Amino acid sequence: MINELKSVPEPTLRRLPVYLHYLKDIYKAGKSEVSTTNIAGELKLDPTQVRKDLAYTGIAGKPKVGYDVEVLISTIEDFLNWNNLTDAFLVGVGNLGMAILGYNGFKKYGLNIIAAFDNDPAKIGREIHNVPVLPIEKLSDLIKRMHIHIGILTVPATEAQKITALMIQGGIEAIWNFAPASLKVPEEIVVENAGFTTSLAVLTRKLAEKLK
Amino acid sequence: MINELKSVPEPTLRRLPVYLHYLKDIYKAGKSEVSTTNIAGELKLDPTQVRKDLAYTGIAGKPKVGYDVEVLISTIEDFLNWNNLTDAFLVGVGNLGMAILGYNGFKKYGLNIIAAFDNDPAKIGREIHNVPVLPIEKLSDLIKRMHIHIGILTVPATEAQKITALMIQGGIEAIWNFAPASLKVPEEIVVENAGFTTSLAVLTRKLAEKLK
DNA sequence: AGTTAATAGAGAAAAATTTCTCGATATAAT
DNA sequence: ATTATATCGAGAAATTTTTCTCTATTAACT
Ligand SMILES: NC(=O)c1ccc[n+]([C@@H]2O[C@H](COP(=O)([O-])OP(=O)(O)OC[C@H]3O[C@@H](n4cnc5c(N)ncnc54)[C@H](O)[C@@H]3O)[C@@H](O)[C@H]2O)c1
Ligand SMILES: NC(=O)c1ccc[n+]([C@@H]2O[C@H](COP(=O)([O-])OP(=O)(O)OC[C@H]3O[C@@H](n4cnc5c(N)ncnc54)[C@H](O)[C@@H]3O)[C@@H](O)[C@H]2O)c1
Repeated sequence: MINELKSVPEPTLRRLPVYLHYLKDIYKAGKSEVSTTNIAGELKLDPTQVRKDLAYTGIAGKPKVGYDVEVLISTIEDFLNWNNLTDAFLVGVGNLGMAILGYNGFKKYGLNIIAAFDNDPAKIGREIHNVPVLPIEKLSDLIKRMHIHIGILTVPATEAQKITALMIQGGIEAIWNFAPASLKVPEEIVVENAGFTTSLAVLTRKLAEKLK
Repeated sequence: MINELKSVPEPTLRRLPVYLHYLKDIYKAGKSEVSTTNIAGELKLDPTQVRKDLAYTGIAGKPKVGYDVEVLISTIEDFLNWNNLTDAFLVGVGNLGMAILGYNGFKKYGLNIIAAFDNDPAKIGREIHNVPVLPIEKLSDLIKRMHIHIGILTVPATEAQKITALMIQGGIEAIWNFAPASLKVPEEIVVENAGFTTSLAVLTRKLAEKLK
């Protein structure tokens, strides 16, 4: 049990990146210390909740001052494993896949997309923002040979399960799924649905409630 | 109280679109009735939870059989207001903005993007997938004149607050924010963070826990 | 040095959410 | 008709998450 990571409530996990963005902002603005009263006030949360959330990362604060912003940032990043680059493959170089490849920001979140895959001959062989597009047939084998842990899924929903199977066949550990589909995977595979539609549901329902 | 919409737990709201995708799949496959035992089994949830979630939409099921798939689909869609098209503006025609404009799917979710805005002269005046790109200076005024309720934010995080202010000035009701930034808005404005990073945090942490 | 103010952190309480239990009911089989 | 079975729906119980309360600690002020 000594080396086992405490399991964290998902709501906490959802809030940590929010704190991180705020912390980086104030760090850039020159603040070196911050209290939970402070964070909570800005983000409209309860200070105790922020303290409980931060406690999961193991950081210690000082009464009367709060936390060292720089230390807090790197503690959260460590906690999320965003300080270690993890190699990832992306499958489906369409509208969304290209946008993700074109986004430089993921390295800041520990994600290093080293290859993309597609079944469209017009796309195979090209490079999108320095990432080579390879034929889908090579996916399983390359996951295995390169020990890739994370697969990003940006194919149409109808193809999602098929590609998932290929990823699992290659030994993938985690799938970041952007397709509006519920993937069937064995127990031990981590799946996170990026869920545009989930987010949109919250928006549209709240708007409907608001407009009575 | 008679016309007031019940406020729904957010976890429920998050699961409803998941049910919807599954329901559409089995409907296409020819199934006309489905039980919560069934749904829960496929999606690895608790049947009671599925029943409680569905109860929020007001639908009634039949003992021994379950629910009528077609009715259930449209009941959930009504509940989320996805059967009524709502006009929306998008701001920030970059990698992600273009991908969203290129995605035909949002109409299925009640979202009708009728114009996009940018401050890059190279983009202004163009049409991306039949959506005109207009100068950012016109944003506030057009929101007001066209009574736009939903704004989609896909500008860099550094610009997010500025554009938010413009939207609010125009009288926007809800903002779907894709930038990694916490927007400051008045109480009554609905903000939903699409949160790539939030989703990624859940993924990377679970993976870290798994790999010990 | 003593006093005051702000805040961390721990534990208790409250609220929200999930899971369990059970009776009622519709369907199918005998 | 009777019986067996699957499932809904309501309420209770358990669990998880959030909020409250209090004490100890640190820093600034007098
Ligand atoms: N574009 C968006 O803004 C957006 C928003 C929400 C959700 N999504 C979801 O993301 C996914 C991709 O959307 P998109 O707009 O990029 O679609 P797209 O059609 O532009 O891209 C899909 C890509 O996948 C490739 N592909 C298809 N079948 C394949 C297979 N069997 N093997 C390998 N490659 C295959 C296609 O060649 C294409 O390049 C879809 O599931 C969509 O629902 C997209
Ligand atoms: N591309 C992705 O996959 C991705 C993933 C996660 C998050 N995001 C976030 O989405 C946002 C957009 O990302 P992107 O990759 O599309 O960036 P991008 O730089 O490609 O696009 C930004 C667009 O916004 C426009 N813009 C900038 N300032 C503006 C202003 N003041 N008024 C009007 N328009 C303005 C730019 O001209 C550009 O067209 C960013 O906040 C990014 O962090 C993107």
